[in-house]
Amino acid sequence: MAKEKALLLDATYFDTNGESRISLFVGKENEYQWICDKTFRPYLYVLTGKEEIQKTTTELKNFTFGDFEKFNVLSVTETKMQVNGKIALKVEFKRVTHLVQARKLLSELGFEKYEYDVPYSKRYLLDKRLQPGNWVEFDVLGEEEIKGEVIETTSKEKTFTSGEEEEENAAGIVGKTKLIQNITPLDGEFEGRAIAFDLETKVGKKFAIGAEPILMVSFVADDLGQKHTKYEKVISYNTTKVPGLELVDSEKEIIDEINTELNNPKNGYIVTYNGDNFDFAYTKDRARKLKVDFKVNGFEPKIVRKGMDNATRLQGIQHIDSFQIIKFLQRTGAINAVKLDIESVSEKVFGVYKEKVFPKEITEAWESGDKKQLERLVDYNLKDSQTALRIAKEFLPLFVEISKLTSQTLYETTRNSTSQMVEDLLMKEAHLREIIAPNKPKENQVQERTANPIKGAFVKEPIAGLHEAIAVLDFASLYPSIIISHNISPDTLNCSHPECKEKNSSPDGTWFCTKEKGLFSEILGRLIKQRLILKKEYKRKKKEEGIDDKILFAKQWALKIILNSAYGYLGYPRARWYSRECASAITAFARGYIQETIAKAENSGFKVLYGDTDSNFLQMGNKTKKDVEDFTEKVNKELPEGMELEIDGFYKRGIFVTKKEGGAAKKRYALMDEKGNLKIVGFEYVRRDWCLLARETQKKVIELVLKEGNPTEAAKFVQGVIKELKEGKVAKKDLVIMTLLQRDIKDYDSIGPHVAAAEKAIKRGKELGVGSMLSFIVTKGKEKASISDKAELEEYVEEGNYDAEYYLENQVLPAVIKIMAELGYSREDLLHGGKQTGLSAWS
DNA sequence: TAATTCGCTAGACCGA
DNA sequence: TCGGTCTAGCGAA
Repeated sequence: MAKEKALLLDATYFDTNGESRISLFVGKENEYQWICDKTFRPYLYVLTGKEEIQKTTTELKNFTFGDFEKFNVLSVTETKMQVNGKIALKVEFKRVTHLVQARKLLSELGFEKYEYDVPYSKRYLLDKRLQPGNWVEFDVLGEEEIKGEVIETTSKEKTFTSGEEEEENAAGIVGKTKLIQNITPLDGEFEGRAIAFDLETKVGKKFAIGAEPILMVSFVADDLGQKHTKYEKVISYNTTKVPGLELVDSEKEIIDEINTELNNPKNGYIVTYNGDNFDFAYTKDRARKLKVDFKVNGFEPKIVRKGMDNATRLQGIQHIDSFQIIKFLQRTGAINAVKLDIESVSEKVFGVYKEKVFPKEITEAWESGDKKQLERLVDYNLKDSQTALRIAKEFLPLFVEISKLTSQTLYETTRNSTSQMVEDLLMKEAHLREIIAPNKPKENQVQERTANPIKGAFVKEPIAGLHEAIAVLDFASLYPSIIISHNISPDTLNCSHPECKEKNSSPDGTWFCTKEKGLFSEILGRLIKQRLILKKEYKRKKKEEGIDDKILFAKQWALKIILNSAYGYLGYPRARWYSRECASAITAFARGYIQETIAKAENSGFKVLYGDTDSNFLQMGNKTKKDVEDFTEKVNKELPEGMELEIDGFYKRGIFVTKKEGGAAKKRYALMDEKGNLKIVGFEYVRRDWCLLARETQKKVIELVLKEGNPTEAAKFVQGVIKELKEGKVAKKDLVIMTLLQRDIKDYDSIGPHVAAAEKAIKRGKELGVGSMLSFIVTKGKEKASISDKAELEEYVEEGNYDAEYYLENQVLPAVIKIMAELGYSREDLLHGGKQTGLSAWS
């Protein structure tokens, strides 16, 4: 038996000789192979009473399953695990299809079953704690001939091209595979060749996948490890030869090139930008129409439903869709972009301007063969692939770390939700501790949980007005630290010890064990400690060695994502480990801590201006920074271990405003730090559904007020804006209001301006749907027309056609009036420049 | 198949 | 035409 090491890329299974076998795609130094582990069977758990273990075992063993093909279970084993005092029996099957058929029948027979819906290859990765994207070590037993069909790793997946369902892929790997066993995770360096590709296609009357020919394709390859082996290529046909462009004879040959490039045996990863929905489906469809094969690594790319989206899965080789990466970063707040097209992302993430070439221009350039236009198109096509690859290169280290934590492939982690990541981690840790995972909730349970929301954070109403010298304190990782300090976990909830109830009760009335660590709290405790060490080391390296260690950064970042999602997961109705009591206790503790801190601050002579969830805004008055530090230290001494109040910063000035309905507005304020940097929170300035004119005017006003202390100048500035507005001089781009179409047009009860604009655009033939970002303008329109009547998508509006009255009354004025009001300026003062006061008015 | 709740504001909608 | 209520979107934490 020989030991081998390799980088693990994929886990799937093949049915060979009537049994399902785990197959892993592994490699090193850009050479890959499939290895097969025959020692691991699909399984589920069935519960039985302590007295009936033998009886149930025999019953299960003797039962004949199957509609057509009859089969028995492979084995039934008693485990040490229990659920509600019942014993879990591990039931193994020969094939995945057997498990799928049997689990239906088991329910009908009245058995309680667990972990019956964990996909086989996922199960394998979790149980073995393997880390795709990292290395593995295994024993090689020998080689075996395989004659198998591939079955997807999840049972619900269906293949289709342009919406039509196809037969299940019957392709297989035929040949020899290494048989292995005793696989274990191993630390090693992330490596591998990645190739990005991007298609340019012809536009027809109506867009549909595969409707028109592919016109051009670009490839960019590079090594994700240390080596740099850059390779670039752009190919077209039936057009002019320009620098950087290779010509072939036909579209068919384009597909040949795609086949050749994607099947370079050195490829470990194929990168696209929205290849999940476009490039693969398109190539697949064109290949079918042209009657040529399109396979990657021996298999047709498989388009599967993943949530509300499509995903394109390849066998072995990892398809990394950089668009999915970007969407994940947007969801977790790492980036905040209005549009997620590759041009905006290039600008936002890398600060690199990328020119957009529109579909019509693409077709035109190709058809005309105009050299200038074509060169522009070649450059555009190439940059698409370059940018997609750059995104993958930049962020894959993060997903490799997530893959290590959750034991999922990069294909999965780059597409998973944070709740899925938390759940994968919990499944893995639960298995290690011999804990059976709770079942996924049934739809009625989800409904019930949803209908019963958890009380959240405490927000203190601010004191409106302009304030000087503000100290902002906040709790470090408040929710995770509460989980850890109070040992909050579904398995420590309301334990039987009276002293735990005495010592560790939440303000909510629930209590948590103080004697044994819970699943949640233990894992989170470990993660938070690791993160602290990693952060420290990252900072040290940066400071002492001048090295920006991206791997260290990615490691702590992955932990941060998981830590921050833990509370949300507990309150997520679809979670296996959903716990209303736990989530509720966390927020109850949090409300308690923040309110206590506010009270302590007031007792120490601070005026508390505001507080939200985990933060505290103190007016310093006569107090010094040292006083704030002393106060923080005092609070920390009284906090349980693991919790910490930190000083976020000191601010020279800040403003809170009154609401329209009276009272001070929460979640909106502006601060200026000691260096003069502004922090604008919640105001229109940070909201994309306000036009740029209103937002920029507001920013300028805040600047003049906070920095210069000059409301007179601010008023003058606003008057200038109003003048331009009334004179019709404001550019279209400053008046665009952006809103996301969150549902299908027909599902709206209330037709707001953006929906009305979308409706009109659809009538003109524009394709819009859920997820479309709408940019609209309120045009002059007819008198007495509603705002919706006057709303039109930007692209249909001429420069200068805008409703000045609307933009004055509903955009610019509302954005600044509340701020100016705090300085004693009325609407009239603003419009006509009446008041001439300086700082004296408010100081 | 989607992490949570709190909060603000606009504009449609609807009945008096 | 007015004012209250509801729908919708987005941001803070």
